[in-house]
Amino acid sequence: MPTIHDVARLAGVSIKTVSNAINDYPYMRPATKQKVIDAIAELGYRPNLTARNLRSGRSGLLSLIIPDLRNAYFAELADSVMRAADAQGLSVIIEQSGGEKDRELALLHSDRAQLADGILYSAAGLREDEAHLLTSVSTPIVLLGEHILHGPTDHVTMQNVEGARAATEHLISLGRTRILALGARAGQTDGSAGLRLTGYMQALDEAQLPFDPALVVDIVGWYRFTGADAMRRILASGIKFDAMVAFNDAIALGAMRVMQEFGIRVPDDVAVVGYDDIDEAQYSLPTLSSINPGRDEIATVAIRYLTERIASEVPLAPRDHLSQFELIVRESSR
Amino acid sequence: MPTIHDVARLAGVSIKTVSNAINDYPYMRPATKQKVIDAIAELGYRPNLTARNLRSGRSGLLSLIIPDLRNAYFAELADSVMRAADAQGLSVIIEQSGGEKDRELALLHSDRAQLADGILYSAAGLREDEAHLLTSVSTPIVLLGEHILHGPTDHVTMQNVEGARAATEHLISLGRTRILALGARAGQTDGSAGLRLTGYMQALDEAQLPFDPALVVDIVGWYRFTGADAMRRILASGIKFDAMVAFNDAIALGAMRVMQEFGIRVPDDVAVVGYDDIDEAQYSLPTLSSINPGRDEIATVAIRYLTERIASEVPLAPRDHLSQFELIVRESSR
DNA sequence: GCTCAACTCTACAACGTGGGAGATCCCGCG
DNA sequence: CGCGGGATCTCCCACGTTGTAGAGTTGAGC
Repeated sequence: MPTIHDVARLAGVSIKTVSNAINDYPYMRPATKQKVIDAIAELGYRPNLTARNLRSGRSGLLSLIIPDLRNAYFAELADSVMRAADAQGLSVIIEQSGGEKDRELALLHSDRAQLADGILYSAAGLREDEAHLLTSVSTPIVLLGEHILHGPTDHVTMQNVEGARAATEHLISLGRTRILALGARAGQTDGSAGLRLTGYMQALDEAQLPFDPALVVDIVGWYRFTGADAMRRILASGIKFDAMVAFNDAIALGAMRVMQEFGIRVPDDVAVVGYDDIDEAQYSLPTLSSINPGRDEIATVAIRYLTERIASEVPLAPRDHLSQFELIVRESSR
Repeated sequence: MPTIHDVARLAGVSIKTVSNAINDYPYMRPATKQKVIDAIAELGYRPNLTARNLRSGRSGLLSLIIPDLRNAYFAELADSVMRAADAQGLSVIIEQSGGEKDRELALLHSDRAQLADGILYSAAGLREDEAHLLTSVSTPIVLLGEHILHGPTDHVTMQNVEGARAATEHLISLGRTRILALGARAGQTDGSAGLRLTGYMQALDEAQLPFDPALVVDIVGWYRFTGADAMRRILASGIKFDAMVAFNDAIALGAMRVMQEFGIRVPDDVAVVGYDDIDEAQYSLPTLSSINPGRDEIATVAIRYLTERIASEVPLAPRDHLSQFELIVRESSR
């Protein structure tokens, strides 16, 4: 690997002149610059980023901490984040926490995380009341998702209450009255589950529909199989319902599958709306109505907040951003 | 951020002694080491990885170049790779190429890629006859997937021919005789499509079943919607078939969805086997039989090859590794 | 022809760490 | 008591880059 010294020697100039040429320093004779350029080409020289990073104190790397890439929502979020980062010339190191608090904290404090200029942190294990643990991290952080709403730093997320309300209103507008809320979490009022439940209840209230606690189904872990399991329990219990708001697409798909096993028709017998609008919602049978939470907007704003934090000399006050959502109506609720 | 100098000053020793303490240099008095440890704790010192990287010439970063994270196969591959890397204390920078040749090459030669100690390269755009372009990259590379089989470096992949043959044999064993091969690519004999087609044909041969070219369906781009589109064309054409080997799970799921729209029962009318065994195969309706290609093994071996290449003083001869596959029989072919 | 500012380039230092070589100390042994 | 050798620690420097300061050059204006 040739270094800047080799280029300087070949071009017959000082290393600083080579550096100047690379960095478009204005006060250079064109002839000198050309000599440097030629030497760079001849040697195939490329600047050593590590050295540059050491000098500048920046690495151009962001760390994205998410629970699990196999979860389609996070894979698509990662995709959005990487595209937004790429547009800024930044690279992304993805770290999987498995949603475990200990591992999340370990990742935040790991030597590896410290290599990144900033951290996009989609907390799953850490709770609101543990948010103060974040202040001990000197690397700028932007929070994604719901688990920490009022942390010591910026927070970018989706309109959970409004999205769930829109989904529920949509089902009500179809004339449905007994609407399952699939994916609640006992006692949780913040977090995605709690917020979406709030939206669900707001919609019922508005429409003056009675709230039946039996229609609210707790699920720990939003995966296809937990959705399927929950639906089996519901059907076994004999509860009647004519619609379902699922708090993410995975459990909606799992539950739909079980309903179909039991001969329940979607949307005729039960209309279904999911949440997240993952790619698969377009290809399930029937295609799944869903709330598109505005992932690209979340990613873009999060990266902007984070780069601003990185660049800022002074501590910034925490900011909040809620992305635009959109109800996508497909076959499952038509 | 305290540096090693601050620690040295506080502990009353030289910076090298601090360095020695951190790196478990054996010849130290326990008392000295303790002083250093105390000082580190008091200051909250953490070694600067960038400086360490510059000094050592290693970054502990690997670059994983894949077409698209939104594709479940690659998301799950990335997951496996990150776990395998994590076990070695390495971080992974994921770069999405979109499957475009120009972007793939740009990524290989980008300054950012140069930050990584090694590259895991899942080529999609680059062809076999362009493999020589890889030799101009000085960073160690390990190839994943089929697009370049005999490149200038290690290659880790799955047993495509054998897997597709096993899938086809399984369908034949169910008494099926007119088996669609969904996902071929005209004229391609290498690449996943070509290899899997070869396995399909071998199984037919062995069973002395006739080969009907009409049953081989080309698909460009293996997504749910291309699988769905292809199936619509097939049904429109009136070709008769009683089974289907799809060359990945996404097109299998897309095609199944269309079959069900048309009232074709899976597996009664048409038995289906996919390829890749993505998570979703366990949750579709019906659940999808598939070939588990051994992703974890691919990831582990690829990381091992790559770290060996990185550590090696001398150029290594290209190696090949084929992972173990497994036929997973589920409802779609039972 | 002189002055001054702008232009062009260079030497040096510094970012934070770890390798190498050497200085000092201590202990056992003859 | 002197010596050899291991134990322990320090000094110096290099990794490759860029910021700072300044030296030397050029040219416009008078």
